[in-house]
Amino acid sequence: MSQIPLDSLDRKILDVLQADGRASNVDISAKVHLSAPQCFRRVRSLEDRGVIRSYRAQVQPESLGLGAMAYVSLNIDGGQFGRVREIEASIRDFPQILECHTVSGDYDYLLKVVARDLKSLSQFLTDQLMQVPGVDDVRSMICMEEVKAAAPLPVDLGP
Amino acid sequence: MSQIPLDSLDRKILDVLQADGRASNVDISAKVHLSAPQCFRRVRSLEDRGVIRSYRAQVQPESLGLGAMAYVSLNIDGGQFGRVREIEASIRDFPQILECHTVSGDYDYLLKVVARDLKSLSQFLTDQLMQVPGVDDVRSMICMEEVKAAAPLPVDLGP
DNA sequence: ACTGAAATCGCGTCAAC
DNA sequence: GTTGACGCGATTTCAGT
Repeated sequence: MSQIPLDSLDRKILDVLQADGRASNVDISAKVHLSAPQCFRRVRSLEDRGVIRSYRAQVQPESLGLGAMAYVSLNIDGGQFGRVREIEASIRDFPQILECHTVSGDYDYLLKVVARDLKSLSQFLTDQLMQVPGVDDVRSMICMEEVKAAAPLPVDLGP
Repeated sequence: MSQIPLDSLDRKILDVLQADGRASNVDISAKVHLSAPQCFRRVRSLEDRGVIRSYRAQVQPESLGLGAMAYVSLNIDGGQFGRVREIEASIRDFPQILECHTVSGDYDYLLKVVARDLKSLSQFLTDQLMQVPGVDDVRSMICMEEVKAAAPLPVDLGP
């Protein structure tokens, strides 16, 4: 985790690599107006410092037969707070659950879930997620239209 | 968009490229037990068919000074349904908004938002998002702990 | 026709200036 | 910080099945 703040060249590099994670080093160096070895050193430094966590192919869910997506909120049964870490481990183990955060507000957790279709989504929630001891009050918000999808992080949000 | 269903080799390739978007062709071919040209042809076909949407570097938000994240729900003011597409365009234009779906349930839209800190998140919601004509009932769920982060899509969820 | 082998060409990468 | 060199990998062509 870098304490070193990122300068504008680092940010440009991140911008390029968020737009195209397979951009070649010469591509990046051209776009940020840097020599190739310079650029290479910066990219590696960004990787080493953990600024770049990983590179990932973005796969279209439908092509994998994943036609349903939902945000699911859940609470922990008040009597089961001692089991919180176990519940979280269960959540991590379900491949259908893509993301999970604890959140402020009315719910304890918010999850992003995919499934083949609405039926199998419902089955997953009922037969698997709700069966985890301590899980309570499962509510789902089915995703209908994708208005904005997985935008890259803004590299220079004004102060 | 392919009607052609993906076979198990395609799925393995997607698995590898979701885990490492910069995996070299020879790496992939070794892992899926395919000759390099074969593997290459399949990867390109997956790209051409839109199965692989893009490649992306995953950047740690904190290193960009983005210390706050929230899921934000909002409704459209009943009198302003005619402006829905304009509102959606506004949503797409905010770089702080990373994702947006229309959802079933109590809310019309669910957004994923990042900001420098809680203060600037609150400012963004109040001074920008709530100012969009037609936007109503903005509620935020601040992300606290990240229990599971951006898992790759499961390539073979049982039927 | 489809697969794998070989050949080329460009890029990533390092070392020296 | 830049230039140059080396070696590997991506990509195409071709021959064999």
